[in-house]
Amino acid sequence: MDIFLKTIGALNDETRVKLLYFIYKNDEVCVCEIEKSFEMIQSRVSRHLKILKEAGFLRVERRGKWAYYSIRSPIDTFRLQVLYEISTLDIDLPNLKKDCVNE
Amino acid sequence: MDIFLKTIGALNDETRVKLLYFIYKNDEVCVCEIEKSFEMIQSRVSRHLKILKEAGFLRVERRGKWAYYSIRSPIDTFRLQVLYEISTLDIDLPNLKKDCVNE
DNA sequence: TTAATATATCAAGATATCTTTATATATTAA
DNA sequence: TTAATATATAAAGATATCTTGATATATTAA
Repeated sequence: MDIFLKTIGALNDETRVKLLYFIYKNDEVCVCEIEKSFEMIQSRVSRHLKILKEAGFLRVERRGKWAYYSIRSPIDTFRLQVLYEISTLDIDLPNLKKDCVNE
Repeated sequence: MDIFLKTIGALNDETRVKLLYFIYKNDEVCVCEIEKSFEMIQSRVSRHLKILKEAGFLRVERRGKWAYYSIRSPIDTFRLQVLYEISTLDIDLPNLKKDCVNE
């Protein structure tokens, strides 16, 4: 029950549903790309990503200064069904802005 | 998105998940049966049932003084998947107490 | 009609969640 | 080592949700 509620709780926020779908569509993005793409402040992005990660939707890989988030793999059937449901919602996402990776 | 969030929001509460599963297992129950079975006050039961109903999980049929709640039929695929997921959670439910229907 | 019962709704306090701001940590560049 | 950059975390106010108690509505019985 606790895991289920954590999963559901992570989905119970429009911002997070959008972030999740954005990552799903863009495969792998770093925090600053999300910041720029969504025009959201960094701490807010970071917090939401953490919640999605702890709910089993995302994984994170650190490479250098950057933290790259992507859909967790393997992912269980229910979370996959949720992702499919989200993909039917006609959400319009911002374009991915990659400008922050320019070293 | 709004409907999705309403659906998710309805699930984002342990009490409601239990009530939903209880109704799923018992087919059709009235408010007072839930009250007695869960030892919850009436206004609380009524509120949660309303939220589950408005989220598309339940239907209600009034017969005399009583309001009988059951799983909405037809139900869409996603909500059915949710019900299946809940059924895997090893929730222990109280027994159905039918004492209130004794006219 | 009046009383009793079942259910729904509202108001108010308690609790949880979200946003922002400030700060901490970690990595890389100089 | 110091500065700059990317990310994470913590604190505090704002907002939303939950619970309870009180009240409203609807149906049936007397």
